Formats: sequence, C-alpha cells, structure tokens
Amino acid sequence: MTNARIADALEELSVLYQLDGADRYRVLAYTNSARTIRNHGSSVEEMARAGTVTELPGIGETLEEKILALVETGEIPAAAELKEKLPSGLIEINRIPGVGPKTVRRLHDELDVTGPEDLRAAAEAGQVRSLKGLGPKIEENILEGLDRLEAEPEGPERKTLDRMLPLAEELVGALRGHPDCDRAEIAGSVRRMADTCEDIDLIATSHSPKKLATFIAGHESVSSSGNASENGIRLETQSDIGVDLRLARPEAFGNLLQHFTGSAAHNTRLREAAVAEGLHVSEHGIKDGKTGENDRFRTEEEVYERLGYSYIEPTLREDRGELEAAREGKLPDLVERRQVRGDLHCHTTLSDGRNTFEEMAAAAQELGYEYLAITDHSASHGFGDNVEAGRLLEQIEEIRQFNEKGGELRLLAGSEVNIHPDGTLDYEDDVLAELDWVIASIHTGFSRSEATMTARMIAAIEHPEVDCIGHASGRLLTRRDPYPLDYEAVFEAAARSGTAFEINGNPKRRDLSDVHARMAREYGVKIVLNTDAHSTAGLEYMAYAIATARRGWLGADDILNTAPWWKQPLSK
DNA sequence: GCCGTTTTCGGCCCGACTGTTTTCAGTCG
Repeated sequence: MTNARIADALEELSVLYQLDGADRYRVLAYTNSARTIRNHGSSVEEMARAGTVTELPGIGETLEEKILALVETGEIPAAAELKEKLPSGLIEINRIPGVGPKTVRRLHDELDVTGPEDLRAAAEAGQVRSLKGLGPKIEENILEGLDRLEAEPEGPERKTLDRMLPLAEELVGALRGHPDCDRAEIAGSVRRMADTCEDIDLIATSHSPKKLATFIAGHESVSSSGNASENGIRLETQSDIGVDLRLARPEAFGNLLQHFTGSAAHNTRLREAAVAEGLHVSEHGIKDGKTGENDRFRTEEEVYERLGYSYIEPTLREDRGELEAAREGKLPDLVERRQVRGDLHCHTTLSDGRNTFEEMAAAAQELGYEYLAITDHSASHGFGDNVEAGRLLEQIEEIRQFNEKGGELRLLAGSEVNIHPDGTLDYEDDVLAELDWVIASIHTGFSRSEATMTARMIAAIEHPEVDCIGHASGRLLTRRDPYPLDYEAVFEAAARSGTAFEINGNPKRRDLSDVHARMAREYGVKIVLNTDAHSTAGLEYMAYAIATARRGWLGADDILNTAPWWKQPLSK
C-alpha cells in the first residue's frame, strides 16, 4: 500500500472523527500523521510491519495499530464503525466551503440530512435557516456550494506552478509600480515553489493599504474581487485563479512575508516552539507573553533570528525537519541556478521536439551552459517519433561534426531510451556504446505491479550503458498518479552501480519529486537537473528542476551537472 | 492522539472573516 493511500485513509478517518464530535486535538493528530506519511519517501507500510513507524513524528502506538490494521486488512476498524454510524454523504457536505463539521452534524441531527441531495431539498425548502445560528445567507451559500460540488466533485483544481508564477509576477510587478506601495512580494506555495498551488498569495506593505487593495482590484487580469480592506483583498482572475493580497504597515514586512509564505505546518511548528519560550508569533509581530511587547521586523532573517533560527529558505518550509536543522545550524547550502553548467535531457525534430539540435545548442549557449545533451526518443517510441538505430548513428556523427567546429558549447550525443516491460532497452548495446550519455525511461506499461516495475527499473539501472534514469515515477501532476515503485530498492541499486537519477524540470512532472530527490541523496545517488525540453523555450524549465532540488535539500555537490562535463563520473 | 532539559498528565498556534449575533461560534488559511 502506497504512502498516499495510507495518508488518504487517515485523512478520511480524521474527517469522520470530526463529524463524530471528537476532541479537536485528536482530529489534528490524524491530519498531522496523514501529512507526515504523505511527505515520507520510503514505504510506511514496511515501517509499520517492521515496528518502526512510531519513529515518525506524531505517530504513536494508537496510530501504529491503525496503520497496521489498514495495510493488513485494507481497512481501519474505527473508520468502518464510524461509517456505519455516519452516512457517507456527510463527508461530501463537509467539503462545501463554510460548512464545517459542527454544521454538518447539526444538519444531520436536526434535519435528517444524509447527503448532498437531502441537503439541497432542505435548503430549497428554507429549512436550513430555521436552525438557530443559521440564516438565509448560509442557506444561499450551501446551494451555491452544492452546485460547485456537482461541477467539481474533486474540489478546487490545484494548478501546476507554471500556471501560477507568471501571473503572480505580473501582479506583484503592478503593485510595486504603485506610488502607495512600500514593498510587495509573492508568498504562499508559489514562493515555496510547490509542485501545485491552489491560489496565489501576495503580500505588500503600504501606509495607505486600502488604496493599494482598490488599485489591484482594477488590474486587467482581475475578473471579480471581494471587499478592499486595510488588511487586504481577495481577487478572482480571468484565468480562474484566486489571489489573496495581504497588507500591513512597512515596519512589519518581515513578519507578514514569513507568515504568509507558510507552509501552515511550518508556521504551526514555529509558533508551538515559540510558545515554549513565552513568545507568540503572528503576521503582526512577535509578542512577549510576559512584557506584552510586540516586536516587528522588516526582514524574515530578523524574524527567524529572534526565534533562535538561522534563515530558512522558502523551499524548505514544509515541516520536514528544517526548524531543527536551522536551530542547530545544519541547513544545507542549496543549489543555485548559476551553478548549473549544462542540461542533459532534450529533444529535437529528430523525434518529437520542435527545434533542430543546432537551434537547441544556440539556445543553451544563450543560457550560459557549457554543454547540452541531445537525447531524442529511441527505436520503440510511439506516435511516429521513434528513432531507428541507423538514424541515431547518423545523428551522432552530425553532433561530432558540430563539436569539431570548436564552438564554446559542447554537444553530447545521447538518447532517452525506452525501458521495455521486461527491463531490456530498445537499442543494442553496441549502439548505446557510441553515445556520450544515455537516459533510460519508462514510457509504457505503467499498470504493472510494484515488484515488476521495480525489477524493470533495476535492470535498467544495472545496465552498463545507462547513465541516468529519466522521470522515474512517471507521474503527471494533477493528471496521472505515479506507478508503484520500491524507492529503497532502486536507490540502493543506483548507488551501487553509479547510475544517476534526474529531476525532470517539466512543470507537469517535477520528477523525481522533492521527497524522493532528498531520499536519493541519502542513499548516495547522484542527481541530474534536466528540462526534457521539446523546444528552445523548454530549456527554461531548469528553474523548476532547481526548485525541486532546493525543496529536496540538495546542494551543488549532490548534482552532476553543476560540474564541468569531463568530471562526470560516468558509469561506463 | 501525541508528547516531555519545565510536564508520563495536561497541555497542545494565531488571527481574520462571516453570518449571525448584541458578544460569539464556526470556519478558514
């Protein structure tokens, strides 16, 4: 059972407990454990079976027992009992914004509501407003929420970072250009460079905050907006992306930025730790519980320093051990864009790319790279974009001729070869031996078992001509789940054979993920930052590969393509 | 339900907003 599936089950149980009226801290224990498990790289099922799962923070004996029952029987007894008691439709109703567990429980107890259909009937009949504390406005919200629930049963769509970042930058630019703006910055999950984001968080400081809020509501990308207040404004944009702008006075810029950068889990942990020292942290400052004095800071560095931490980069703020590391001065020196010397995965018109290798080379040189690997698809690739061995050998010769011209950029002759379902590759070894750089990737047969997928990948890892594994999980963010894979086993094999793993920077992939990239480093596996560019513009995806590496605690030393090409420790 | 160089029991982050209320509960991020 995957960690994601275990986390889903615990999250469901937390909702059930909530609807059942359980103590909020008990509910919190379940949601926290779900998050911890979702963020853990190696198999939690194995940890549970080995009796080591209580080593994870926030998981004690009770949760261990429940996780063990889940992986052994496919069900948590407590969840099954609660489902008997509470109609499943109540969980759906709970997803309507503004309708929390307390309200759901009252709708069930007092109006016999069991699901969305009942609720719609009750709301249309005006029964909801008859309950004490509920009124016509809430009834209206419920009906709107039910419509949305029908239209989007999965909830508000999370969007990949590339859809958010340009809009966020444009809006922050507009804010900065306004005379009443002191400083403005992107915050939230966009600033943390998360894989996907639900909305855009912006912060700004101003002496006339309300004027600034009113100004941004008039931006051409804004389709509608809430009320402009001293504290901020909520916007909806033409591209269906929600934007929260938070405002404060200039002297608290650091507090505001720290608070709204999050993550929620990072901030919660930060505030809990501060309370132990009598300090109360909020977006307005750091308050001393004894003296009542509230300190405001202009920079985040000062906020962290006041609380006893070294500065924590936004990409690390996910409650994955960064606070402890910052207290002990053990944060990693994260890789930076300027340290990347080349890109080792791109496509050309030879397979399914849009530009020739000469055009790709020119673009790579523009980016200041020293080398670029041309890695078109291989012989068995579908959609007519396959490259037969004979044609590949011709391209190798063309690339050698290109290099002989003595330009500044060195091209590497490579290929992205398919790993067949049986673990073999789709070029003969003597063809692969002609190449400078071989990436092996899985493009077909995703629905095999974990054991099969793992054996298949290990076969490729151990192949003497393979240098690197491409987009290892096969996930497409918001569209396709990763296939099952035993990461401990593949990283062990890769560390043994000296095979690297890429972080694919395509914003739909970000694969390896941050969690698995970090895990790979712990196993001693070298990482390559690649774009998988299918056009010259695609080379810009390096920014996302770097973001994932930084979220995965990686430094330049962990990454092969921060070194000159001739220093690459090739596996062949 | 978890956790402890203040605690093995009694704590467990902070504030804004909304809709319903004359002082607040519930929800959200």
